[in-house]
This record gives sequence, C-alpha cells and structure tokens, in this order.
Amino acid sequence: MAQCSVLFTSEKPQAEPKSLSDKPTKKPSETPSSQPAIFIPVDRSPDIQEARLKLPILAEEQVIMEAIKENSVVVLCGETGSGKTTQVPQFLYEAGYGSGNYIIGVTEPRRVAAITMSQRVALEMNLPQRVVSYQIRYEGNVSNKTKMDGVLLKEIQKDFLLTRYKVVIIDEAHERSVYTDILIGLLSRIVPLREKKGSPLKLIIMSATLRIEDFTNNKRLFPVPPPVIKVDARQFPVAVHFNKRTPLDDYAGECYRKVCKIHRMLPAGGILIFLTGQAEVHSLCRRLRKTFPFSGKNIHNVTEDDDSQEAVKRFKKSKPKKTMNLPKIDLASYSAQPLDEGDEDREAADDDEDGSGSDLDLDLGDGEAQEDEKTDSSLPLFVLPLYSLLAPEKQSKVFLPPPAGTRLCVVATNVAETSLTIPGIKYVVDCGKVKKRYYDKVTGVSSFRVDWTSQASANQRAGRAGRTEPGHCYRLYSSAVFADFEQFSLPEITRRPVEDLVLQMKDLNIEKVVNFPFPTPPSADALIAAEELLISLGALQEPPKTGRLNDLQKAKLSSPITALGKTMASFPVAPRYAKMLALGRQHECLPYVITIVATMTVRELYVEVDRPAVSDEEKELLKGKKARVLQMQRIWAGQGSAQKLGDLMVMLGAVGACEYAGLAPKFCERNGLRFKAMLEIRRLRGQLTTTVNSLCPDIQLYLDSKMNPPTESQVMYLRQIVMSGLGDHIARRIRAEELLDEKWKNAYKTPLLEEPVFIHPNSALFRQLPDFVVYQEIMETTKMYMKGVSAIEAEWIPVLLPQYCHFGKPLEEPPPFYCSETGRVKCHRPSTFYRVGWQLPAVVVDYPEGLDRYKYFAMFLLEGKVIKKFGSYRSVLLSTPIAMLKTWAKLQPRTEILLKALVSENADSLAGLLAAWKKNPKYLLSELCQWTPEAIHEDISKAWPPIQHDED
DNA sequence: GAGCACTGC
Repeated sequence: MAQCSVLFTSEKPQAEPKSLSDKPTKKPSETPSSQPAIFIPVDRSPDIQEARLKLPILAEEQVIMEAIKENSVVVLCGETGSGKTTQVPQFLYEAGYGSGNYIIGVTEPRRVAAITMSQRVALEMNLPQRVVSYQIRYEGNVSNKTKMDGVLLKEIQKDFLLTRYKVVIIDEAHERSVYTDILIGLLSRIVPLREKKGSPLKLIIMSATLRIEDFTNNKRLFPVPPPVIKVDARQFPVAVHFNKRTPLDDYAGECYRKVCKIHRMLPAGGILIFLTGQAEVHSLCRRLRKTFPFSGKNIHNVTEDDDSQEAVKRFKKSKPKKTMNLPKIDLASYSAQPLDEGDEDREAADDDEDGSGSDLDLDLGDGEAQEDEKTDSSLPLFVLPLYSLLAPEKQSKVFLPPPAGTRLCVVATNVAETSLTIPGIKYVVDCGKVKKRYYDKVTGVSSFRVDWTSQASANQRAGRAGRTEPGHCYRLYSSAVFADFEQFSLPEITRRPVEDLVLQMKDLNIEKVVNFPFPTPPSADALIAAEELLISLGALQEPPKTGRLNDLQKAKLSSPITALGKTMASFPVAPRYAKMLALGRQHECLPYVITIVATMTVRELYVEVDRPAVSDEEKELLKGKKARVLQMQRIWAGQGSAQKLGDLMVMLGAVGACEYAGLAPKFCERNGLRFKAMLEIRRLRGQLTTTVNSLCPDIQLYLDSKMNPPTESQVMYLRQIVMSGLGDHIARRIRAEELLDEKWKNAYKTPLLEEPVFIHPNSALFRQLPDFVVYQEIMETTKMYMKGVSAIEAEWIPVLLPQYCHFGKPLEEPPPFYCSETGRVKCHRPSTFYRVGWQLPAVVVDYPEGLDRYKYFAMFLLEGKVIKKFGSYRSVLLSTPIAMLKTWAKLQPRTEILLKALVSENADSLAGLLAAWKKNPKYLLSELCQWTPEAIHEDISKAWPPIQHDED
C-alpha cells in the first residue's frame, strides 16, 4: 500500500513491538476513553516553543480538540504552512489520545514526508524516536528497527477494527492518492463499528485545498457530514499575473522570454519555472545559461553536470565577472493585496482586469517583441534543472543558496508542485501545462499527453512563490483560459487500472467492490476489467457459467478470492507479477522470478542518454556512452536460446552484474543504469524474498548478490512463468505472407487492438521479431510500442493459458490415449486464441468431460491399459473393446451396460474407478461378466476387485 | 528506429 505511517504512541515503549504485525492476542484495556480529560505534560525547548507560537494553528487548538472530542470524524482544512501536519498529532498526544498503549496513527503519502514529520515531531516534543516512529515500504524505525512490512492497510487486514489505535490521521487527503481514498472508505465503516463496541476511533482527515465535498458531501461515505475546521496558513501574498494572450504551443519559448524579463527587471529572489518534462527542462536550462552565464568555479560541484560544464567553459572565455546590477523596485508595495487562502482565484481575476496596464505585469508583457538571446554575462543566473528522475545529488542543489551575486533559477516539472519545496523562491513562472499518463480502459494502452493543468494545481504552483516573502506568479496564459481549467484534476483512482486495488480489497473480504464507499469510485468499466483479469489469473473464483444473464453480470463483480489470490495479495506488486511469483518456485527459478518482478516494478532502469547535445564535443561523449551502454545490454541479453527471454533477460543481466559489482554507483554510472533504481530493486527483492519465506518457511530463500545466470532450461521455464502472468499481453507477428498493407510491416497484432503494434527499437528483440511475444506494456508515442518484451512459443499457450483459448473437438489422429501417470484419458485438441482466433498447435489435454470420455475410458479399461489384470481377459472378450466407440455400440447391450455403470459412479479416470471400488467392492463385476464367457466368471469373481495386484 | 509527469505496499 502507498501510505507511510507515522506511529505515535505513549512514552511507555511497547512491551512487544512484534505484536503489531501479529494478531493482537489481548485487547487493549477497555477503559471508556472517548473523552480523555488527561493532560500529558511535554517538555519542549524554549526556542521550539517560540517557533510553535508563530504557527496560526496553535490559536485553533481549542477549537480543533473540541471538535475531535465531540465528533468521530473531523475534516481539517488548511494550506501548506499552517503547521497542521506537525502540530495536530502533538495536540492529540497532550490530550491523552496516545496513552494507555494506544497509538496515534498518521499516514503521509510520501516516504520523505513520513520520515521528516516523525523526526520533527520527536524533536519538537523532546521525545525519543521509539515513541514517534515511522514505517515505510522496506524499512522503519518502529521500536528499535523492528522490521515490518505493510502499513495501515496491511494492519487493517490483520485487525480490521484497528483496536490498537485511538486516532487515525489521514494527511494530504486532497492529493487523492488511491490508498488514502481506500483508507478513508474503510475507516468510514470502521469508525461506527468501533463506536458500537464502546471504544471509539477518531478519524481526522487533513486536506489542503478546498476540495472537500467528496468527503463532506458524500452520503454513502459519511451519512452525517463531518464538521470542517479551517486553519489559516502562514503564507505570504502572491500576486498573480496573467498573460493577455495565450501562446498557441510555444510555451517553452514564452517561458524563456518571461524569465529573461524577470531576471533583467525585477529585484533579487529565486525564480521557479514549471514545465512538463525532462527534455523541455534541459532545453530551457541550456538557453538560459547561454543567455546569462556565470562562473561555476568552486560552487556546488557544478562541473559534474553536463549542462553546467558548457556554462563554465563559456564563462572561462568570457570577460571577468561584473557585479550584478539589479533594479531596486520594492515589490512588497506592489498593488496586490495580501492573498488569503482560497482567494487566489478572485485575486487573480481582479489582477487581470484592473491590475494590468499600470504595473509590472505590463512591463513584463506577453512579449515576443525582443528575441534577445545575446549572452549577457553581467547578470549571472544560477540555472538548475529539477525533475523526479534526476539523480538525488543533483536534485539537492536547489536547496542550497545560490552562489553570491547570482540569482537562483530552477526549471522544474511537477515535482516542485507538491513533493519538493525550494527555499527562497519569489517568482513563479507557470506554463499552465502538465504531462499526464493516460490509460485506455479498453485496450490498456498507455500514452503521455500534455494538457492544461487544473485551477487547484495552478494555485498550488503560485503558492510556491510565497513561502519566505511576498511573491509573484506569472501565468503564461490568460485569465479566460484559466477560467476554463478544470477546478480540480480527477482523482488518481479514476484514471488508472485498479486490478491491484480490487485484489487487495477482495483480500479484505470486500467481495462486492462496486458497493465500497469510495470517496470517488473508479469507473464500472475499470472494475469489470480488473475482476476479469483477476479471474483469468486465478486469483478470483470463476463465476458459474450457467444462469440468467443478469445473475451472471452480478456474479461477475462479486467473485470471492481464491487461495492463489490470497497468496498473490501478499506480494506488494501488480497481480500479473504476483502470479509469476506464485508460480516461481518450480525448477529453482524463484530468485530469478523475484529479480525480474522487482525490476519490472521499479520504473526507469536506465538513465536518459539520448538527450540532444550542446556541443560537438558533448555529442561525441554521449555517443560513446550510448555505444557502451548498448554493448553492455547486448552482453546482458545472453547467448543462444537465453536471448528469447528478451528484455527481461537484459534486466536480469543488468541487475545481476550490478549486484556482482557490489551495487557500486560507479558501475551504474558507467553502464547507464540509474543508481536509485538499482537500490529500489535491491530493496524490493529483499521484501519479496521475506514474503516468500514467510509464505513457505521450508524454502529458506536468501538474497544472493552473486547470483549465477540462469541455465538454458531455467530461462525456458522463466519464459513460461512470465507468460503465465502476462496471458492478456500476447502479441502475434504478422508474417510476410499475410501482409496486406505496408503499415503492418514488422508489426504485431494483439487481441484488443485493431492497429499494428511494434517492438520498441530499444528492445533486445527489435531485430529478432519472434512469432509470438508477451509484453510488459504498450506505450503509444509515434506508434504503438511494446516494451519489456519476451518471446514465447505458440504451443505453450493452450497448455499454460487454457483460460484464453477455445478448444476444438478432440482429434481422431493422433487418437486419444490413456495416460498412466495421471490415470486419465488424454487427447489432442486443436485450439485457437480467444477473440482473435489465432490457430495454435494441437495440444495434449484431458479428454473433455462427457459421454465420449467414458467410452474411451471403458475401451482402455477393457484393453487392460488402466488395470493390468484386465489385460488377462483380453483374449477371451466377447466383443472387441473398440466396440465401445462405434455408432452401432447400442446394438450390443454389454457396451451400454458398462457405460451406464461407469457414468453412475463418475468413473472416467483411474481415480474415479478406485473410489467406486472403495465404496462397493463388487462394482463393475457383473458388467465385466457380460463381456466374458461364463466359464471364467468364477475366476473373475474370486479375484475381484482386481486392484490389489496392480498396487504391488 | 525513439522522446516518461508524479507517487506507493
């Protein structure tokens, strides 16, 4: 699950920290505790006390605590900077909500937030970290490094009523992360249950923006709307300036011009620019550095950065540095009035109408007037890129003060909107766009699109200019365009596949997921698709195939979880991958499956090397690096048939090599691997290994840093295991003879897409073009590209993925046969792949259920293939065994009699036959006598049932 | 022959 929890207990350390992960054996003391009249003294240092008093929320302590006392659910609304995250838990602690072995639980959407919050609270209250602890995905500091996995959702799985908690705080609920949504849904049911038990649980929902209707005005969630308390934020006013005209598509160019003007005309203060992607960020950085170069010597190791190298070089050639000469306009006396929270819209709109024309906004203009890209080294600008995939050491540069005499300018993506706060920002330049991932609900194809952002997030961006002093936000679009923005962006849960959530919820025994009180429910399509996939994977029970259509539809959305599903739910990965793990134990493949799954789960394994270079020199450098990376990938792709595992083999090789090199950052750097990704993979492998060991204690798996490459046959099993998880991600190559249209050249067909899909050019199988492949995902860019591709064999499909196949009538040639290993009648059946009807090779499967299976079984029985003893009567049989199959069989009563006897006891396999004999030792005796001359009936009868001899 | 925002168990 996605949350990071901060556990917040009383001073008394827990006697048994482990009990958190076990089922609580004894309930906490049942003292009625809805109104704790306790006051727990806290010993804060004077300077902390002083800093706290400045927080607006401290004035609200009374109101907040009264509301919590009187209500079981409270919504607390306050912008960032109000101090609610750090202060509310302290209020609760002081009021005694954390005493008596109870826990105050706080969930944060991000790991860093959970860690810093717990540290901050511990510091402010002068409490040890064992009292204020955190737990996140792979680690935690709960009571002296007790290792724990799973957080609040996992705890609900173990103890649905959360009996150890007296308060749960959901922080940043406005971000609407999938798991806060589900937690709120679950807690809305747990709270009244706890009320009934006389040991109430308090739920506090903390949200920043005003988007709270989904929580407060949602009868299904909370029949009685919870009270809302608003808290002021300590935020400085931000004047918002709109462009008069909105650039059609060159918002990056408009950004550049606006930054130039700000830097030339406005007083000191950092600039933060919001763009949509890595490439844009780098390109704007280059342009700005070119225009306002500065000396990077001895500052922040700038020389490590490829882009800054350019700036440094340029500077060395340029004239000695002049002092920065900035105009001295007092921006604090700017026409804008202070901005209260939530007033930004009005403020912004006013500003556009009467503000422009007389103030700085006009001076800065929308300007395409001057295209001045001439170098101006008198005004050094310290330009830094910032995006999530940037190496952490490069990211952290934005937190340091810029070199003396320069102005900080951060060119960022959306990371800077919520995840990272940059100090000293006075100017925000907002292009108004975001890049978002889209999923096609029907086909599952992903794509990235750049779109207008929402009003809420534009305001969030503007707010970044007022953290340390009054600021300005320049929006590169008109107020009319802003007015057309969506008020809020859609909650994540409505925009992504939900199979992982559905599985988790089924594991909580919520069978009818449609009825769950989601703050915003996912679409019915998404829920149906999830349920179908989980049924195909065997994680949910297949609904009955008979019944009325209406009932079927209903049953479809309420399938209970299977044992396999329970196993899968315990792995913190996507259900398709969890299936691979569940199968992975065979042939000692598990360490490899764990590594492959971990690698597929962690995003962006490789660093971007395709960035356009600034100089010829850099171009050569990048080219060399790229060549080396490609060469390594060829090595990792393996030899011979191992290559068929394709991109997953490359991943396995990369991780193996990296681990062998001791997870060294240098190794990653040289081979184009993203160090942070490698760390994550290591941690996830560790967690998956732990989970496997806890599921099957006999297996005693450990994390091997010197993992040998898989053998050839293991690679084949791996391909089969991978295919079993990706059964709905199969593609078939269009062969030359089927080619009707050039656009299908080298293309693949998938069951759900009409258009051709292609193997991504970076794939190890790009040139191989296997007939059948499975893929991790399809990403639509200029074409539909499959990524994470492995080759599979057509004949595996009907055997390993029968749920996706239609089977034809059993073939007469080769004829059905009796399989002595399984004791069952087998046959060859032709098959086709569902929907698309691809011909697949005929495979040996169990003979389909029905009368014919009994006929064949009877024949094999008479032939002595099932039971040896029967063979001894073979020569004296009154009819030939093959008579069982003939159309005229009915004319011979003995065939009918035998058949009826078998059918009556379901004896169409050895197991069935033995069971029947166990019930009735005389079973089948008279029927066999029909087939044999009377002379030997007595002999037969004496040796009946004829099995003991076979068992020897 | 490309072009991925941001999170998490």
